[in-house]
Amino acid sequence: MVTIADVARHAGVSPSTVSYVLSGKRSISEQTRSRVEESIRVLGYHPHAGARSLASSRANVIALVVPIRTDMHVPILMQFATSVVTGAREHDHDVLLLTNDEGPDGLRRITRSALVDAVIVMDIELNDSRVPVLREVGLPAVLIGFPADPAGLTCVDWDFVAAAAKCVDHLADLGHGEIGLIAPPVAVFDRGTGFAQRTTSGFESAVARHGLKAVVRPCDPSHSAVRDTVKRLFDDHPGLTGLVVHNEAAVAPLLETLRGLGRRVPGDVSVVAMCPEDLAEHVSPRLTVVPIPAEEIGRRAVQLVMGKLDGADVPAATLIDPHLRPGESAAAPGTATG
Amino acid sequence: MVTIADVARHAGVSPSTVSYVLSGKRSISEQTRSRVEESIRVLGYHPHAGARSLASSRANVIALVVPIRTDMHVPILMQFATSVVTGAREHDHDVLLLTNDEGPDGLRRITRSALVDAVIVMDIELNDSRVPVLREVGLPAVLIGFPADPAGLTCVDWDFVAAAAKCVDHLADLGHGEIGLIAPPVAVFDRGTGFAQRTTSGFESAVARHGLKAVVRPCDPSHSAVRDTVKRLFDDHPGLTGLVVHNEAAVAPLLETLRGLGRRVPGDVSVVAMCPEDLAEHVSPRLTVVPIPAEEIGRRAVQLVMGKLDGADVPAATLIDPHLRPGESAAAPGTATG
DNA sequence: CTGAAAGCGCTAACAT
DNA sequence: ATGTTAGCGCTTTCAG
Repeated sequence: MVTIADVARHAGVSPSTVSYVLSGKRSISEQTRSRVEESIRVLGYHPHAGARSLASSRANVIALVVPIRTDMHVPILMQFATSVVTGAREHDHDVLLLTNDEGPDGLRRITRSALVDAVIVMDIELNDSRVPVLREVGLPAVLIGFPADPAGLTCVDWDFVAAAAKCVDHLADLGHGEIGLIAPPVAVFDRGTGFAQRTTSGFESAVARHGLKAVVRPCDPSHSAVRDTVKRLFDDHPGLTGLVVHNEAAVAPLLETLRGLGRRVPGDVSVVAMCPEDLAEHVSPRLTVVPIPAEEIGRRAVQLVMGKLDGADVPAATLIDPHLRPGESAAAPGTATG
Repeated sequence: MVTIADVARHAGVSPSTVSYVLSGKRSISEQTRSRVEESIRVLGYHPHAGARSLASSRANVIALVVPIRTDMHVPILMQFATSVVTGAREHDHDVLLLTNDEGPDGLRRITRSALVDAVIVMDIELNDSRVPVLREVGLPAVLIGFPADPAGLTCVDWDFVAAAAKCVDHLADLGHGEIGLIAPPVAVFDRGTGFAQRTTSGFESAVARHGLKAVVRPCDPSHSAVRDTVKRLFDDHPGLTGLVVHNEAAVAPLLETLRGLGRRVPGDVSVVAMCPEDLAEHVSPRLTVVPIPAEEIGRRAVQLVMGKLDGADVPAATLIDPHLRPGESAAAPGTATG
């Protein structure tokens, strides 16, 4: 293995000089710097991560804790994970992947062993067992989602309330008078992740503001569940002309079911989805969508975590603004379809 | 931070004894062992990962290199990743997540800095630029997929040839005489990952063995591309009664298209899919499927990597056997549908 | 069966 | 602007 001493010898300087060239923590003459850099290049030197971590108490690694549930939309999760890795690399950090099945103890182990400098924890529940551990270990942490009591923590999330409101606003502006929300499965509500509730409340207050008639229906991810939900929805509410969908798995089956029922989109019923942008593009008609910006959330989480590591003050709560991207699935009620 | 010296003091032994209790590398009296273990518990001691890595040249971390392409089926990737994490934890290792966008240099950096002890590299292409690096650094590595020249490397993959053959066998056994293969997008073939080719060749040789008429059609993942492909397929081959699908994104649109064309499944056309099991279950009718065992591949990869780390001889090539799981989408041609 | 002590490679005072 | 050196916390000889 090539060590810092090898580089120092090769460049004719002391080890500390090499270290300082690498860290930039003190000024080095242009002469020396370039000589050292050349030696590093020639020898293919990379600092030993363990030694560096031991000496500096900085591992330059952050942990990413991901859920392994099946009721999460996996592509979102993956998009998020890759954006965290990419972001971390830009700050010269690596990412340790942790799944949830080790539970709170995993967090304890990781932090106590100084394997990582900070953690990003996804899929926070209202009453999350990891939150106490996070407070206890005092490690810089960024949570994706909000626990019931976020005091002293740094949280990021999409603004689900505003996102749902954007959907309702759009339908109301188009002139719809009675709309429905296809919500996540009841299991998601029960789990207490909060976001399903926030979407619902955003939906409901927007609906009230516009004076619309409205109905909310959670929906399981299977094709048949979607079909049943939609059929019953129209049986119960024949006047329904607009649908907001916040349920990735339901998007495609929903469109198919509407087609099967002979309801044109957007001629007979308008659809606005809260889902990843690519999902909205791969169906026909192309959906009007308020895209879930997984990548942006990941980037922001990394920014915040790096800020904390640098000792900067970071906002306790970051809500990412939703924006609506028009597609071809929402129009004024009664519009003829081509 | 709690150090090994703290534990030693608390238990009234020397640091090395604590170390040996932890590693099991020499025999310890039951007395001492339990006293030390108690101290570890009481103090909440976790060895400093960096120090351990420095002293032992073992980081107890493996790297997982994942692709970030969009043409891969993400849930498979995620299933694989989580099974690697779970498996690694069972061997007391953690997993560092690397994306491909750092390229071969990322591998070099990771290994030279002793951040990880071994790597698992996914989505190997026939002519993969990472393979030379792997040979160069001499780090224990396990590849998912086979490069053109796998000499000296350890590779694992699903047996795509056998999987395709299983599908054909099933259709042939049911009495079908003319079948088609909906293959991955051409881009996947062009990329040279090999698996698309292997499926095709498995399909074709099985077809020849059974003396069937057959046609192969790559297919882009969009809904409309699937529709066009299927329509043209039946226009060109009116006698077609069986379809093998090796294209996750095409599964749902395919079934919908068939429904739209008025072809019952399996009454008019039988469908056998090579895809993750849960995808096959969430459509109707429930698909007859040769499931892609992402989780098993992940487990095997970890086993192999751990074997290599232990200095064991491991097989250079591991092909995981496919098995067919009957569903409701394949039957004898002409069967009435309920 | 257990201790003492020499590093592992690096960083960060402390010197100059 | 650069060099010297004392650890960081652990593993692993070498001793007993």
